[in-house]
Amino acid sequence: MTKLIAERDDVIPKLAEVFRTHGFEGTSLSLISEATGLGKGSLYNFFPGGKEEMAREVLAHVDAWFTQHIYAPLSRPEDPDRAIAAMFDAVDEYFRAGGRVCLVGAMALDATRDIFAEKIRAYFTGWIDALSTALRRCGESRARAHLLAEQCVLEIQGALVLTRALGDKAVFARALKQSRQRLARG
Amino acid sequence: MTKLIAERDDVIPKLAEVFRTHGFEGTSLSLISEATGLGKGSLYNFFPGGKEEMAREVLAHVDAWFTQHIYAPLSRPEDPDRAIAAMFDAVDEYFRAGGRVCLVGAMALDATRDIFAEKIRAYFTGWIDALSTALRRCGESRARAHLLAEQCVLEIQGALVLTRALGDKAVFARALKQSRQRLARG
DNA sequence: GTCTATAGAGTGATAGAC
DNA sequence: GTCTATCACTCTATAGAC
Repeated sequence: MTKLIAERDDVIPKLAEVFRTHGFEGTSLSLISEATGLGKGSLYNFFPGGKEEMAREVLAHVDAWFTQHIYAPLSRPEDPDRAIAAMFDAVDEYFRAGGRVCLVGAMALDATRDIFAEKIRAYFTGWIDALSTALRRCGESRARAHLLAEQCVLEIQGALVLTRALGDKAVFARALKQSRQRLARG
Repeated sequence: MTKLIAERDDVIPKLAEVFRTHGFEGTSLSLISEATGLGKGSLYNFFPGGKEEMAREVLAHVDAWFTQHIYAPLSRPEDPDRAIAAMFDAVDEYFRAGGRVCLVGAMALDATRDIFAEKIRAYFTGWIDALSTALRRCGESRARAHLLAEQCVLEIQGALVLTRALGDKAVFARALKQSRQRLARG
């Protein structure tokens, strides 16, 4: 029983990479089967809801990762400056310096959004709210903290799009550096 | 003959809307058939290369639109300030104040990018180069003009992602306004 | 024997090509 | 409209734990 849960959890990161690379529509069960090394029987055992449940679990996994590594540190009252700096490090690592795409952002752009709208919204509001909280602790007004946080998340998403479109990771590096400096200056 | 060419061209904006809404992978021939009112036979008559050729024509059409309405005015030597202001107006109109997504940006995010990499790259370099040219005419250095242009295009893409993810067009309006002001200030 | 997890052949529907 | 390939998904036969 515990073995089953453990194995199911092991599959999710592999699922995430397939969805990230091909998008929800572009991901077929044969791609998933190939990437995970699991037959359809096992996949439907783990995820009775099929492809949609797999994607939902991936989104939950992404959300858990961001909550733990980004939102939670930002929301802690001590040393908000440090938490913001740590956020940029985590983002750079998570997106592999621009070599990886944001699955949630990609899902927001096509008709997939309608299926997962709530999770997608929650991902971005969670991020903006957490960053905004930290900025207020740095002395920003409520309104300005929210605008700065929104702008920062927006820039990260734009940087991921442009980096991949141009095939040039320097774009991501520049954008992250600039965003970081703007928030550090206060 | 001219009728055939005219009809083919009439179809492309409809194709563009389908691809924009569902992405390349998510767009099926039946969706296209429904949206255009054309049978599969007619579609293959117009586009012997099938779905890929349809998407390629759509990208060419988008590129032509941006060249005419955005890149060309930006590249003209007279009144660069006015051209930049006009660019923001055109962008706001084209993306329906954030209600529409950037097809090229969306294509950059999934495996579709590999098929259309060259066209996607050209779209963004064209935009950045044209804006950069106008900024240099406003007195910016070559290096700074390029960075500002890159940042502006990046913000527009990020704004489209975040606007759609949050379902809030105010995000797009704010981002566009801020980007506009930054470039106007010089 | 009983049970659960599995692989993969088989299902109808639908894809894109022609 | 017709084709074949492939889609998401179901189901059956079996392998191994007890």
